[in-house]
Amino acid sequence: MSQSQRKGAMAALTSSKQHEEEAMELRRGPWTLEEDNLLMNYIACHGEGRWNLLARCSGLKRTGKSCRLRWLNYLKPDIKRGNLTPEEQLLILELHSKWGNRWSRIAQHLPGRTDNEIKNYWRTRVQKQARQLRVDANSAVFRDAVRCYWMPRLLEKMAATSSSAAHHGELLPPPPLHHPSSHIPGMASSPSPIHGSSQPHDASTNAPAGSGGYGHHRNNGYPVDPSPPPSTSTSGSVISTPAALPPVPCFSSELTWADVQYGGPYYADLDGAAGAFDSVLGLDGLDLGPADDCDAVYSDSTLLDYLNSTCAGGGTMMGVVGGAGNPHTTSCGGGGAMVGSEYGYGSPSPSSWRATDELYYQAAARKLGDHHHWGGGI
DNA sequence: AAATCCGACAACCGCATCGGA
DNA sequence: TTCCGATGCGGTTGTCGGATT
Repeated sequence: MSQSQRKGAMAALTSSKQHEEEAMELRRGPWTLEEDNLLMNYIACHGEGRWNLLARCSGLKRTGKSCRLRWLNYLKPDIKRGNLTPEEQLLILELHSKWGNRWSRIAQHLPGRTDNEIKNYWRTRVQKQARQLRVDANSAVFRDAVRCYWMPRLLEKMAATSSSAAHHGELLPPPPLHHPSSHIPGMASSPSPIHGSSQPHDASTNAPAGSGGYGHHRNNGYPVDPSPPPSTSTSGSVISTPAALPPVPCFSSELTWADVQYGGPYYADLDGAAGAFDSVLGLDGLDLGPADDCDAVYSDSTLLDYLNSTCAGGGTMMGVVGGAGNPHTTSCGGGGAMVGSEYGYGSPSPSSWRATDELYYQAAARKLGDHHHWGGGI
């Protein structure tokens, strides 16, 4: 081995040792306030990009990747925090049905939301529904279930939200209890952060208010919307056996409590609701391809066929169930399914919200099971 | 009151793609 | 054309706090 070769070998050894040491020093896990400040200050001075350079020059003992992720998913000023609004949830469902797991692409249509957030939402909430229905989350059957059960409920929520803002009649139920923070001054991120709110920023720390990380990243200090998406798993004490289920409510075509509340026939049928998707979402100008035509999708929905066949009114009705009474007691006689909110004058508690959601999806699961014979338990 | 379970989400990892040398 | 570093993307994991037992 020549001297130069030896030198080279030594250099390589030293270099690898240095790399090892660097690797040893690299921090992982939750970010500290100091790290966040370092990152933000560096980006304020030098701008985004060049993440590896940033990692080397900023004094952060993090990889460039880690810095980028922290910035894009948490520190960037226009990141929107808080729970996804029904509008956003609906949009996610719609876009996912078209694009699949293209999270970044979907995120582009939800300003302020990150792909990571959307992905987590899908995995923790949407996929759970699929599990409860015992179908694959990417299956057509599940998409139908989403369209027939979940989307209309989100639409109803959206309508209820806007309606409660416009109506203050004494017949109206109190605001949904799943938006407790809506009454807290300063909680701009809920219930409708989609309308322009951005990450609140704590000037004293130069860190996002309710800062995530620092050992307490849970919820980032932001208000939690206890409203589960349809059928959040609960203790299981609500639903014991199918035999114990009260009739799953269904609307007739008579005047409903929703009509009284909202001043007219309320989502007369699924086709009507489906037709409203695009305009509600502002998707009129967005090319969603074949899936854009919700009516067409609904028209050949197996689940819809089944629902239509089992509802006494001959159609799958949506709306607010119950009215001034027990929301669970309204039935369509045939035990058919219903899509809509259980909000009524009975002012359901959050637990009843959960219970009713459970009912919807238990019913959906049963129907899917009847039709498709999904085997196996969870 | 303690133990356990579970949902939520930040963060990490591996792979793919892009762009410049 | 090839190589290589930077960046982006999607899947997965780790950890926390709240709920339940």
